Amino acid sequence: MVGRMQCSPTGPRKGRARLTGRTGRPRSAAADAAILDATRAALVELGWGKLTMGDVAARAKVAKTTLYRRWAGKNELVLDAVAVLFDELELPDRGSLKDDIEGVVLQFAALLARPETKTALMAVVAESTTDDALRARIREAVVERQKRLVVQGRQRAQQRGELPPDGGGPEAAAAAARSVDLIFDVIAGAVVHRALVSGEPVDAAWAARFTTLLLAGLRGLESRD
Amino acid sequence: MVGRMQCSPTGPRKGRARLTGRTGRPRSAAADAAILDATRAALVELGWGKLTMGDVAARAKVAKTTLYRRWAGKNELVLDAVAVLFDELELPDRGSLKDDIEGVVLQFAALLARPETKTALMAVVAESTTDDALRARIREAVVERQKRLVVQGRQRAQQRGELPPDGGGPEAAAAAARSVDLIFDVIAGAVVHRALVSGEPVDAAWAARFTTLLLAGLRGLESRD
DNA sequence: CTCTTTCGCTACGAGTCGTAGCGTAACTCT
DNA sequence: AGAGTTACGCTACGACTCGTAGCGAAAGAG
Repeated sequence: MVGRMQCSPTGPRKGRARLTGRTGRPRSAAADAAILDATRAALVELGWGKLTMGDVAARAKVAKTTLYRRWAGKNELVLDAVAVLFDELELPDRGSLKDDIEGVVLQFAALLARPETKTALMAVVAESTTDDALRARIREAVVERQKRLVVQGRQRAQQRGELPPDGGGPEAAAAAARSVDLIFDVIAGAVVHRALVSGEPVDAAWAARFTTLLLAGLRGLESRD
Repeated sequence: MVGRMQCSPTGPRKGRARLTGRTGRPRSAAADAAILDATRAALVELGWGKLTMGDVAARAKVAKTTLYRRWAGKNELVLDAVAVLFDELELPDRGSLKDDIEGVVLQFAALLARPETKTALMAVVAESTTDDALRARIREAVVERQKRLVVQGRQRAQQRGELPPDGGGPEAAAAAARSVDLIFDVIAGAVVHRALVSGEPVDAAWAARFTTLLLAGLRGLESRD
């Protein structure tokens, strides 16, 4: 729940009410779920451009004002609705770096194949170019969650001896961070570009060829940096 | 001019008027340029989300109806306004595959650093997920134009002997096409992801590390496929 | 039982959309 | 020069969306 508005923390508060939690009628968790479900459904049917707040409210059987009490606007709402889908991403240990990469590529591709993520992800990223707060939310809700998989896969490969271990010292740590960032942009970028811009399917055959390319690059990279 | 509406070809026509060209008052080319300039300016100031047709018309000092006579809507207009920027992309021969790749990466990054392309490209791609006609326009106006650079760079590298030449026969041609597609998605995807999603600068240092990774991958790929 | 917060509902001004209708301007062909 | 055809600027319009305000009722906390 990254994009939720926090009304009461900014409002008046008395003493230990903060410890006990806010007083008064609590927000309906059921309404939350209904709204996010309705948002995803609307994304599938209408796409980003034609999705309206009023439509989502009607689908969720909730007053339009309730939506605005929780989310600042379309951007934040859609981001939250889509972000939870990224919780599904995992990195099962398939025994080799090659299989791990192929697995995460296909998993990410399956997520991007869903119409709600397709249309929503690019749109919120586009909006984030003129909205710094939105960009920060995307970072923690989507980007960091994916990057963790890269870190994890890299550690496993190092334990298996498929990749050289990190050296000691701050400089080696910085180099490792740069390496993770680079690999992350290459994997996520290639998959997104293939799926959404080129419009070609990210199937097992493509994943295999991409992984072969990336693996060769990683092994060739070992000597330097 | 990919997204232009073509009114008269669908209208009535008499005999040889078709050869001479359409009769009647011609469309103002100056208005075209003013509209596209105004669209880019509006993208910079407002971003995709807050850009409106009425605003563009006012900036271009043109009637709003004129806009709708030429473009079906915001999507098509913005795509045309941004597409011309991709004409700048070239692939000067820098003597080696490594330098050629770094050059095209930095060139593409410079294009993406401009606020009008930043906010517009992702947005139209997002809309294209629910609009097949728009996707086709993006293909020919943007994607194919970039892919040509990959084909060109690959041919040069083969002539230099940096990459093995294509074999004969239809199967080898198909493999070459797949290879170009893969490389294109990796390059364009990584740059876009780095610049717009990760939000980190695509500078010379990053371009160098990315190119090193990709080159190692390409050389490692030579043996198979 | 009181206090606090949320909820549903209605209503609203502001802004945008895309189109229609009109008179005028510009260019082509006879 | 005149007739025919098309583009243009302008105004106006209904439909829709936005985001907010105000109200009474509902739901939990102390």
